[in-house]
Amino acid sequence: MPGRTWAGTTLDDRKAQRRGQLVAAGLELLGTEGSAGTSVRAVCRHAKLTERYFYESFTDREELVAAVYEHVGEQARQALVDAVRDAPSPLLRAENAVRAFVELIVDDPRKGRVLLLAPLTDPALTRRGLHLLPVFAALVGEQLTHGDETDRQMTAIGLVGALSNVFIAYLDGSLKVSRERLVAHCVKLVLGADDH
Amino acid sequence: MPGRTWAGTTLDDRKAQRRGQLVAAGLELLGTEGSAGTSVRAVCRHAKLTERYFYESFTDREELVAAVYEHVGEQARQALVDAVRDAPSPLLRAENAVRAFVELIVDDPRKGRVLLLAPLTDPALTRRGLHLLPVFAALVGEQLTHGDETDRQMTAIGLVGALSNVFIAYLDGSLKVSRERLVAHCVKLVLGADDH
DNA sequence: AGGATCTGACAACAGTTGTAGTCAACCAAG
DNA sequence: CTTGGTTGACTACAACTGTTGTCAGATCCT
Repeated sequence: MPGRTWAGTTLDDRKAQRRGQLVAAGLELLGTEGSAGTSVRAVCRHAKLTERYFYESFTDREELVAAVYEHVGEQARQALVDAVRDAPSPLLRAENAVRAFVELIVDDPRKGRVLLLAPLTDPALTRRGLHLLPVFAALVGEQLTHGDETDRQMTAIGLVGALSNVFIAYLDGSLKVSRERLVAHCVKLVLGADDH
Repeated sequence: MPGRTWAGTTLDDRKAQRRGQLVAAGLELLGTEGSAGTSVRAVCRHAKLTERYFYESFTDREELVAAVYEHVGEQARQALVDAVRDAPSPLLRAENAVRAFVELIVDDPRKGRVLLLAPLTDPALTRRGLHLLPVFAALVGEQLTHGDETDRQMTAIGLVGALSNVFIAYLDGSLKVSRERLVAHCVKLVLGADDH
């Protein structure tokens, strides 16, 4: 039974901790080496665990990748919710949201790459259609006022694509610009998306 | 010497034809299975040629992938040039360009996926920084009038990202909309990108 | 017909992949 | 101290990768 302790901790504790190490290793690899470098063996090496423990927490390589993606996605969602809450004006809401997102991916570019690039590049994610971006796009779409349903959908998709691309360019260094200016431009994009 | 004919054709002819088959097979695989499914063996199987002929035309798997990408890129460039030439107004230029691009990728979604997705997903392309999109973005950037150099760069990157995302959503079926409406919306995006 | 050239099927190499299994060592509870 | 859950290092397997090599047979020129 799980009550039995081992080296001071219970079995489930250690199991959960190992799962955490694996997800962390997955984030590290998926966010730097990319999808191809994120193999079961590499993840285990990085987590300093053996394959045995991999299959203790995940049935598949696929499951690990999905877990990493959802892990990061949840952080992003939380950051956005926190940033938007209690913002009085739409302008401030947009600014807070963009700023929160920028902070997230600048503090840890691996997360940005996982969030923006991985769903396009990893078969494990593309196969299940596991995109969080459409979710974010839908969220954005709800804020839009112009046009009918389809118009708003297209606008939201376009906006998310524009932001992603700007972030990606910023992440890989091909867009050299101060963080403040990045934020300002993105805010302008968000605010300008609706008025056509 | 190449003058000597074989089965009715010269050696160089058949060599070129084989290269064509390989590029076609590469396009097929890269545009459907994606980067991971585009192995030397798979390409050869698809082209109904043996590995021998692969290395007759390409030194590397990488070279094949690059050739496929540039092949499609050249078609896109040509289509854009043709579409823009002789367009009297900026509005018509934008509309013709968008329409040409939509036709290209709707007629053959594999090309769209190669053009938009492959440079993000295939190490052979990312490694050499082989993006045509920045080239297109720079082209777009030159047409912009507002703001300074950096502003125009950010706007161009954002615009390309917005268009890409809309196209991708259209390609994979998550954006259900008529082709005319897709074109119209993209034209609006292009025309609206500058006025902020 | 003889000899040069071209073709295609296939094997071989060393490497990596996902996944599963074995086995000695360990650690806590009875 | 025995018993049984727990650990980690290691091996095993079949499938795949990029790349190079071999070899029997077809095809053409002289």
